[in-house]
Amino acid sequence: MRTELKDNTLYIRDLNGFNLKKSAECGQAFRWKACDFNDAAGETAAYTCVLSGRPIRAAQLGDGLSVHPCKEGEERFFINYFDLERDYAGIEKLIADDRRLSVCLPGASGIRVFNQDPFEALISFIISANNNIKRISGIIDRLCMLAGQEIEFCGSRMFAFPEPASIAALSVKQLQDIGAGYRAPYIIDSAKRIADGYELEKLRGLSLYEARKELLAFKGVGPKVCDCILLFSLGHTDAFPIDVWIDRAMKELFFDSIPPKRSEMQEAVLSIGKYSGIIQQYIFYYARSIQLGKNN
DNA sequence: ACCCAGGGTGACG
DNA sequence: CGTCACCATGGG
Repeated sequence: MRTELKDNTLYIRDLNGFNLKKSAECGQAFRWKACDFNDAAGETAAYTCVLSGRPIRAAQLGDGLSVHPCKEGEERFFINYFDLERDYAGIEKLIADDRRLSVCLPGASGIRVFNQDPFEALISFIISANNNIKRISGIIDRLCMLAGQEIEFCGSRMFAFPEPASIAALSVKQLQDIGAGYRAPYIIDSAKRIADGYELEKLRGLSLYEARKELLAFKGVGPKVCDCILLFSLGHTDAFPIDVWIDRAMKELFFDSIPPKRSEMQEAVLSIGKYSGIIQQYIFYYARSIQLGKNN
């Protein structure tokens, strides 16, 4: 990895096949929007987002990345967000060398698991329950317009993800009006707990077991949503969210399409190792890319 | 009309 | 401990 800061733009090169499009659209984060890219400048894709209140534009440059704007001292934030210091070549070798998982690699290679803001992840994945990615994105966009701070960026208006107190102050009806449905009370209740001072960050240092126990006490957070939050925002690389896609994929890849017992599934996940959560994202991408279960 | 989507809750055995 | 009806919403 080589980094260079020039004209308020951060260039990060030599990223072992990093793929921005796959990472931004794979369903781990819901706020990245594709935008125009400059192919004359070598860009092959570009997206905008607001990260912890900062509006940014990221573009794919070869197997590298540009991020704008980035001021001096902010490099670490972005390197951490995109998880660029992790050995993904090593993780992809683990997948390639595993008979059960290697089928996932050709399509999913290049995915990175982003390190998102924990509160945004908490609310976003409460919304994700029994929902689809397109609609989840829409609800979150409307939530940001409703309660987030407006930010001017390159001539378009963007919105920060709302502060905990701002969501806590919303009414159930306001959330239902943006499409949150029956999850509205859960969203408000969880936002209130954070606004009242609960520190999600402390879960970063706990064991997976203890961190799960804490998060499961939030209304609207069950086993799957819990593991999404821990994996996507709190550094628990072995948190392994099992949704309908992963359930079908694991059944096919590990159990020859014979439904396993819960304990057998648990054992299979453990066998993947300490990066099982990151590898889960490759499995998820595979399952969705072939629409596993839809036509067989 | 029915089924599905990055499921969770609460009730009941 | 496990199962299961129910929960809003929009798209296929």
